[in-house]
Amino acid sequence: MKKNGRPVIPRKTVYRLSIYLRCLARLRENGIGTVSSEALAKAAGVKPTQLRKDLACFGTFGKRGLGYDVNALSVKISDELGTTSLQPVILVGVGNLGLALVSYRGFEKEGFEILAAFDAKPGRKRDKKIKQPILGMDVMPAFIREHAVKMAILSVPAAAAQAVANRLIASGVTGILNFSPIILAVPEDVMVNNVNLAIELENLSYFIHG
Amino acid sequence: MKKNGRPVIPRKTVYRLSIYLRCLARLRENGIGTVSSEALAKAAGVKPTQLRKDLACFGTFGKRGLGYDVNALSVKISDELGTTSLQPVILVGVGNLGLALVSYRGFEKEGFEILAAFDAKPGRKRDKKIKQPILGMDVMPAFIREHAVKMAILSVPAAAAQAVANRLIASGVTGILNFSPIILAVPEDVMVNNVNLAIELENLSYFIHG
DNA sequence: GCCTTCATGTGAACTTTTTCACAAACGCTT
DNA sequence: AAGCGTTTGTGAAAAAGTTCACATGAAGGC
Repeated sequence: MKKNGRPVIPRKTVYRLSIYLRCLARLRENGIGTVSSEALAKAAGVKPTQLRKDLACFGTFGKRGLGYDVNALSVKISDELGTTSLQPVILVGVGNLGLALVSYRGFEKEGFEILAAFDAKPGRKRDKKIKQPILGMDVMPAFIREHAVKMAILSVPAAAAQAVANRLIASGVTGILNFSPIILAVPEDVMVNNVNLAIELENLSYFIHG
Repeated sequence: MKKNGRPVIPRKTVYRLSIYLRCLARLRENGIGTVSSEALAKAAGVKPTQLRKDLACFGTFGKRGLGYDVNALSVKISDELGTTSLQPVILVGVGNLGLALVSYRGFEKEGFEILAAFDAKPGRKRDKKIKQPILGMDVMPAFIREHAVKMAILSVPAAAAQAVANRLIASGVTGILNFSPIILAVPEDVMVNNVNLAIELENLSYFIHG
């Protein structure tokens, strides 16, 4: 379970850790100081044993017969996920969806800051509504290097996605949150998370109609 | 692999079928009539054997030594997923994100039509920009029943999410695409797909730094 | 008509992920 | 300080998902 000193945490577990973190935050807001694996698991939509297994990947924090300290566990998970510091992110492709994402307050609350947005046609009227600058694609590589940006949100049309991804990667980006409806071909040291809303709906549709 | 006549397709496979469908559509646009599992798998970002296993869930369509007919396979997958007819959907919660989703052209291209949007405070200025009506929450149950809506996109603030979900379910909705950052408690005949953008970013962040 | 080449379909092996079952530990009460 | 109820941590079992290996079928050349 370990590799050169650091524990190896499975991808799915990392995903769930993020969920636990949000549940813990809500518990804390409600002034709850201690929580059992059963209660937390229920809030996160998983089974208690799974929650415990997930936590076991990187330590033991609970008190038997009592449960987990909400604050301590939050800190430990945050620490493990590396969400303690604000992460710089850029967004490429300011269409309908891109504009919404830039405006979305959800990111900054969770430790991410969209520094700037880039578009093939910057300087349209919609630019005024948001606090971030909307810049042209030509200055993107320099910006990425200057601000040491490692992550990008990609919301350009399908036809442009691969080319833009290539430029991002060449400039030093190693993580892409991809909203365009194609699978990007990338080197293996680059990670892509795909979000495709139409597919999510299609998925729902299949299982509810059976 | 079968259950009362219909084949049982694993959740992950259904997800990938949606991806294959989009890859096939692109091949067709490029005038390609036949494709091998190797080529299609590469476009979809999976291994050829997995593609073949996925297809094997509901039939055999390929010609050995040749590959798959792009059109025929598209039709078969569409058929299986039930994406041949336009599906009515509603959206609840017209904030930043909700507004963008309503405007998003991606859905209608893929077989979904957002009939209407609902918000606790309808009739604000932004309403004019979109073609769908933005209605009050009070008329939502009647609308759902009248149009036989089975799916809803939920983009309300966290604090309201569970209550709104309950109302949706009570009115007949059985599939929810949930953008709010909490796990909904629902009856087991209701399906929820969660999309949490902050978690996706956090996930990326872990793997590119860790 | 036969042989070669290619690519599918699939049972078996393997890997990953989830769930189970239960011992060990903690706090509280008596 | 000993017993009791509770809840964690974890090895083992089960389930789910992926990959392998190869037999089988199809098309085209000789």
